[in-house]
Amino acid sequence: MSETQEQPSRGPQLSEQVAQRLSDAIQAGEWGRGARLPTEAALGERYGISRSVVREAISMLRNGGLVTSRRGSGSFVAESPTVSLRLAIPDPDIQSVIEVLELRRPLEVEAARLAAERRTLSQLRRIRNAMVDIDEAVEAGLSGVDQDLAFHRTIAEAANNTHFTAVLDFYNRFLHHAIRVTRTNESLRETFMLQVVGEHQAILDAIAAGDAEAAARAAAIHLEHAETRLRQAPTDLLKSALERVEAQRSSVAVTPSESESVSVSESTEHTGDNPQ
Amino acid sequence: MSETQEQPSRGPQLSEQVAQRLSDAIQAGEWGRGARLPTEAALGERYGISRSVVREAISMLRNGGLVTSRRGSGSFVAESPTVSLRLAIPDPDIQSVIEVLELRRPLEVEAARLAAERRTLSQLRRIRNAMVDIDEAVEAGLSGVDQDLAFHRTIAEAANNTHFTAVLDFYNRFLHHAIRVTRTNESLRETFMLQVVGEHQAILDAIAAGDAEAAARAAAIHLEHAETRLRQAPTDLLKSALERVEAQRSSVAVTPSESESVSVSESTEHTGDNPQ
DNA sequence: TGCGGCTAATTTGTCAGACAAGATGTTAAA
DNA sequence: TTTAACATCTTGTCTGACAAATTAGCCGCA
Repeated sequence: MSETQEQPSRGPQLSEQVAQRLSDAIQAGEWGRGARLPTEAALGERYGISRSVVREAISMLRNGGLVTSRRGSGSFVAESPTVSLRLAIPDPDIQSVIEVLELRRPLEVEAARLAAERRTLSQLRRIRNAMVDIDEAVEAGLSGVDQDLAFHRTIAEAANNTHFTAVLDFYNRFLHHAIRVTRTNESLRETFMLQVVGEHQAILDAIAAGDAEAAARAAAIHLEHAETRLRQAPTDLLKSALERVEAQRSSVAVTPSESESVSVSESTEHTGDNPQ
Repeated sequence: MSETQEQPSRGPQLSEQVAQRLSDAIQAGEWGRGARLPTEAALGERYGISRSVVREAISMLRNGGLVTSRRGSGSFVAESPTVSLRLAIPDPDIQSVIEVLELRRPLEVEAARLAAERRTLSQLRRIRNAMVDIDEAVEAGLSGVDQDLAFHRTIAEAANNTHFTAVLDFYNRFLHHAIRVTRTNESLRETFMLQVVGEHQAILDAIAAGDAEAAARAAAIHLEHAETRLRQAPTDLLKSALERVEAQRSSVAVTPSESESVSVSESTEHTGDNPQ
């Protein structure tokens, strides 16, 4: 029959075009939330493509959270829309870290302010515990980076607004990679931690007292200092870290496997998993 | 040959298992950043599956930003791993909008501050144009929501820190859905816009003058007022809007034209559905 | 009529083989 | 040495088939 069979324009990535079209169609309301969309065969005929391409396109939408598929039943438009934000983790350079900290600062400051107003007693307790954890980790010879981030996270939690924890967690995953680079120097760590402990204490005290403005000020000071410390990080240290990463990139790229003795093994950690 | 051909355990979604395995292998450093991973045929043999499944698995990783594929060349581990943040868009309720605005406020304030310090002349010009666009849209009888968001986006751009635009774009997607609900009342719009125009002008003036603190103050005032206006939105209006949305759930009507932005992508996802 | 269970049709998931479209490396020619 | 043609490899797409799971219909029965 003279079915409409829209002809896909010859371009790059046929399946991508189809995914885009399907996405548009869904967002245009052609099939409502939870509705079952046509079978793969039908879609293939409609767009004039094979089932393989339809499957790849649907696979993309599924990964994007737009569609869910049930074997034997069909593919369905997802019930609740989502937006997703993606951040690439480049080779650690100080500039990108600073950019992230610029964003973090106002968020942390506001989180501290809200935490002072809203924190429950149990949340206050957890903030205290997190501070203790940092000390213990440092005394145990660890970098304390994770504990440091965890401390800030408890504050964000105490703000009782899920978006703060979501965004800060998001960027913490980035910083987790990057900060490690700047804190490997032993001599630095000591003076560093002395300063940090005091600043953390000030934030905690203000939150405990319920003084929103003081908490905000303390957090602002802490984060400004953090950025200053980062800018003052010895460039040779950063450079050597970068070289190490570079060296790993080429060596691993050549050898197939078998090398368990990777020097900086954690640099390829990522995560873009699908938290479904 | 005594190839190791690991046998996949019979479970849900074979391709998913393979994707997980590949993801684990990559994170374990089996193939470094930018390295080419085995051909689809080789992977199929290795895991004892067909090429289709390998392709689906790789498709997932590709969508997750973990690998990139080039036709004729191969599939490669992505140069920069990525982290992703996902936000479900619930049925619009005023509480969730307020939570988002709480997060937005400090970001917008900081963006305005940075914009006052860093904006180029062309960026300043674009902010001005965006403000004019709002007026024109309102005079044309439109809601002006899109133009309003665009205005704020030009300010975020002028901060010259990509993360501000990324995060604000991210939440704008959410607000785009939600705000529409609160601004459909005609009588509200007029007084609303009168107020808003003045506040916008104050921000623009401060940015034009390069006065960071004034820009921050103006932005803070604007966003506090925005939240106040939202809280004062007549509940019956909101309720009717919610009902409308309920009725709309069977046919989602979203803005059709949304060209892809770099790091923010919209989808419509859900969480847990219980069909029958 | 109402209901339970069996069967058949439908639909996605997986398999297998083939060709098309690019990319890469090698060789031959200028 | 540089350039152009070629052979080979790899992903992208097509086609057809079967397996697995769900859904709908049908039949028998109380």
